[in-house]
Amino acid sequence: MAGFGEVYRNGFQAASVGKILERTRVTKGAFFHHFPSKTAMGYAIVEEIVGPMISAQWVTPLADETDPLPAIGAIFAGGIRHLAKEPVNLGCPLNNLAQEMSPLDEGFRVRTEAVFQTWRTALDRALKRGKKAGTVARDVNTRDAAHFVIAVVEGTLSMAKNSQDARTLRAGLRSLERYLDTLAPE
Amino acid sequence: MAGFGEVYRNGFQAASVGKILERTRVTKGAFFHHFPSKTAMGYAIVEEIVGPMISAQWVTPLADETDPLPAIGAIFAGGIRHLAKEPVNLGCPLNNLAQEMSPLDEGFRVRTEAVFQTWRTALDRALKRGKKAGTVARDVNTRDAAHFVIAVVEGTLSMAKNSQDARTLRAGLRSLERYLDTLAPE
Amino acid sequence: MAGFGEVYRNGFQAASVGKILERTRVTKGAFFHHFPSKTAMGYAIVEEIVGPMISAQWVTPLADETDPLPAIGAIFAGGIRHLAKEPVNLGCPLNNLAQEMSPLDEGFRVRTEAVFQTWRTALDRALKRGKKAGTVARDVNTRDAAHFVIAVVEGTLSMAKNSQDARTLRAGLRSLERYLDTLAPE
Amino acid sequence: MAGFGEVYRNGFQAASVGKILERTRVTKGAFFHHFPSKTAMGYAIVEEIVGPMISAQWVTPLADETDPLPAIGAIFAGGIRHLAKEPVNLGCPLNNLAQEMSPLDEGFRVRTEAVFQTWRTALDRALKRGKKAGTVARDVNTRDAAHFVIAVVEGTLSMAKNSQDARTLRAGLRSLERYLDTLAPE
DNA sequence: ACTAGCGGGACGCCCCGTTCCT
DNA sequence: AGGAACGGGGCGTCCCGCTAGT
Repeated sequence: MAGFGEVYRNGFQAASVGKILERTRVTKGAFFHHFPSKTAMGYAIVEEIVGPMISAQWVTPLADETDPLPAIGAIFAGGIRHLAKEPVNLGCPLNNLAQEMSPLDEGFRVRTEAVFQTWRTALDRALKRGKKAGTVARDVNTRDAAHFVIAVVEGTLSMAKNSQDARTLRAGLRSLERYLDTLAPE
Repeated sequence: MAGFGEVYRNGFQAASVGKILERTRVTKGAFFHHFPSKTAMGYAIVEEIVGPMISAQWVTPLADETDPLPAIGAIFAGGIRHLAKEPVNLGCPLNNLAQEMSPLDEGFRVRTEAVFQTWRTALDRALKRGKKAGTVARDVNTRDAAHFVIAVVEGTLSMAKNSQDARTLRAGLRSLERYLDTLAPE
Repeated sequence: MAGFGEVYRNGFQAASVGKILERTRVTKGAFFHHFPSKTAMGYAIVEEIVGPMISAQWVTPLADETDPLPAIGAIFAGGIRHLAKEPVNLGCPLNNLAQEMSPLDEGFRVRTEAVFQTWRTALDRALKRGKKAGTVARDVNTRDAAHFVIAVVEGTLSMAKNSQDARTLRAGLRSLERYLDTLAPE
Repeated sequence: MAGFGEVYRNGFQAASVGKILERTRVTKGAFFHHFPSKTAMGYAIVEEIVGPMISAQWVTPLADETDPLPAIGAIFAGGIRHLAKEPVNLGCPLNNLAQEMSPLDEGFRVRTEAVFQTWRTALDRALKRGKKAGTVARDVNTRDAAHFVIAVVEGTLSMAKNSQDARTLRAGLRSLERYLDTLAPE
């Protein structure tokens, strides 16, 4: 669905169905045959595009990881490199939608929260695996740490979206790595 | 300006001038006499309401602080208690506006960025003061740490806005405190 | 398009889309589906209504005329009779639009000028034909005369619109005929 | 009154009181203290600015003229030279106001008509004087001729305003002179 | 089953001429 | 005389239904 681009650029509410249609050469009849409403399209974007994005970037790579600390840093570093290539930094599509729509529409909140949930679970499990493998310190609260990693990632992306300065991203990466070090054994 | 409430609840674009008018019993004439446009009202909200909020919460309390690590934790804890009282958690007004508007309107980006800047500066100076006073470790990069604290705060508030679960806030506080501990000497 | 009436009566700028809608029982959705803007409707009025009006009155009747001088007088006389029937004299729709809009919008100027151009050309050709047929004097500058006839017609209609006195029209007709006589041979 | 310029450029209805105020550094209080309404200012423009303009250009110079035919041509030629200096040709202020407002507001119609009346009278008297002095043919209907001269002048200015081409003005002048010749004795 | 695109009308922001209070 | 307040109206956009046709 190319409507994703319009929503990513303008936000969900500001993205007009008309604009999406003319960019995609789909007609109104076809659009509203497929989606009962604009909101339904938004839900589909969360479930079929944004959710899979997060899975591909964070869930799959960590699925069997036994040394999660460096892996997490590497994933974030990779995401930063990706973002830095774009002419403007539009932030995280998941968080953008979540921040805009979750107070206004419970359907959005539930669906974005489900994506965050799978993300958190993937981190939690990887950190637990790390504990077993001895790559993560025993006293780490893996649930809190999973929360924290996501908060740091989203917080950093938010700050960088606003500053439009790639140094913000690199400073965030350095600090995340420093934090991850404190989770290592010894 | 009570229009702040409408913007805080719905986002800037979704906040209709008409709704603001009927909630505040201000007439259209009066409104557009004061502000040349809705956008100008948005700028005023950033400069005259949101900016001072951040100053009151983060800049003033840290202005002469020589032991910043516990102070930062206490401010965040205070903010969390404040938020937890509300029936719904609408997140940080500054970050809400910044995330929604900064890619769409450079005027918003510049103004929100200026607020973040004063916030960052306040943290940086407090941490430097801590170094001198021996309450912060010598090897801390205070600039990175200031960035990080703000990213953690905003990331945590974002997550909590989406989960609508007070435990998210408390988990974030615990992790922030754990992180701040790593900045202490020894 | 019945919006023509509203524009003819009030001028283009003063003609409100809302009024046109309620007089024609067309809805806004339908209107703006057809025309991207009020201005586009104005262009359509010039091209599809006013232009054909001038063609029907001046271009077609003169198309094969070999004795143009009495024909021109007769056309003007016919137009005057037509105008005199109306309760108020609103002048020439073409000139009204041209005078109001041409300094404000180049699109209007170009389109009205094109209509004047076809009008002028029709007169010029008819006068040239008259020269060949011996019904128009050899030394007449047909281009200037075509200009002049239109200027007289529009000037007379303007004066009559302002005086709201049918005698103004008849005086104009008499003078035009006297002028046309001076273009005859001998 | 500098509001004249705004009205001349944009038409009366499109000329906003606000714009006039900011161009003239007059305040709203002062404006509405002086004029009960925008319409009253329009009337004042006709009576105090446009009327005197016509008087200065057409009435005074013809007041004692005994050879009016060349004088009329010279006045029009002078007016054309004046107009040709301007970057854009905005037509005749009197006719602009008359055409726009006379169907909408009887007060405008009456006032502009009064100006046309004094203009017509000045021409009529000059032509009568010419008859007595032998500079104008005996059989000329001076009333019709006065009407006609004004119609030609306004028609020509209208055409030139729309074509934005100085040649339109010169062609009009040539034709007017040719017409005036036909009013001479012999 | 799907497409096409006109139609619908509520609402968007803003600008207008004017009044009113100081 | 100053200028804040007034509120109706300006045009245009929005998301979506609907009827017809493929």
